[in-house]
Amino acid sequence: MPELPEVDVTRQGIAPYVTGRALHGAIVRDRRLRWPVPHELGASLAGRVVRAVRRRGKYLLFDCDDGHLIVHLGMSGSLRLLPRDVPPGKHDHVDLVFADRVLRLHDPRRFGAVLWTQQPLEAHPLIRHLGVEPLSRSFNGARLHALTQGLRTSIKNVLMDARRIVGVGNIYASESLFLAGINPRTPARRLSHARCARLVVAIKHTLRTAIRAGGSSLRDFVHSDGAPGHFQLRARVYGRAGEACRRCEGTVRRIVQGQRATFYCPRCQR
DNA sequence: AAATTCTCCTGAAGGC
DNA sequence: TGCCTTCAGGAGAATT
Repeated sequence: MPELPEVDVTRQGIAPYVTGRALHGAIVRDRRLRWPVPHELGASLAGRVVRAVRRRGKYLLFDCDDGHLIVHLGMSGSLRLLPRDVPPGKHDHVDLVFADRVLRLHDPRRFGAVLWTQQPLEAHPLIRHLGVEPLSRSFNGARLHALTQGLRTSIKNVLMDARRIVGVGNIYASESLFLAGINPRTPARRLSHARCARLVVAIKHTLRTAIRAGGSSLRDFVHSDGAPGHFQLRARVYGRAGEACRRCEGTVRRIVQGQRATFYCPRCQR
């Protein structure tokens, strides 16, 4: 499931090929993604040069001269760069066509999105409300502390709220809270400045480690016909309910917060 | 405003 | 083997 690291590794993988190249169009085999893929996508993209590929939260942004292609991988999406003559398989819904390759979106669950906009991105409804980038300089202890002020909801839910902090998905939220030794149920407003600072360090470390792990498996991205990223990241708590904590004598617990599974060690995380 | 619930979808896993 | 049911999750939309 693509979280920030997977999206960023994808971006790194495709950027060397895509940057500076002209799109020839798009092939849409199934428009039914999270929002319908525009009928005129191919016509909108034809002839446009991709100047840069950026990431904002979990959105991939292809900057063209007078517009932006917005791609989201949803829950199960992946992008692969393939020779143009590779036949599409099941769930290969959209191809972004370049001169000698296609960028192919594979997304079984169809929670992803492919949109074209000529609006300034800072005004776009999907981008406008996004919160702070967790790997940015401005995401520090003071910023997180300010962000949690007055919030009665749990810190786990705050980490998952893209209007406040982007990109930290369910897995990395649990992992980061474990690293920081913070109980995921702690009301956000109860976190001290020191604990916020500790949590910020844990989040950055968790995300950077995952990006590094994914990046190393993607050296061959352009020629790969496998899904991107074999993240070697070994989960400390995620998915380990009932198993032994790796740090103490405790047992990892699973709870549900905001209809999402959370894993933590009650002994290590207070 | 903040918080919670609902919703989209398919594949995997578990039960019988 | 096969047919259920349940669960997983990103995040906008709807509701409380």
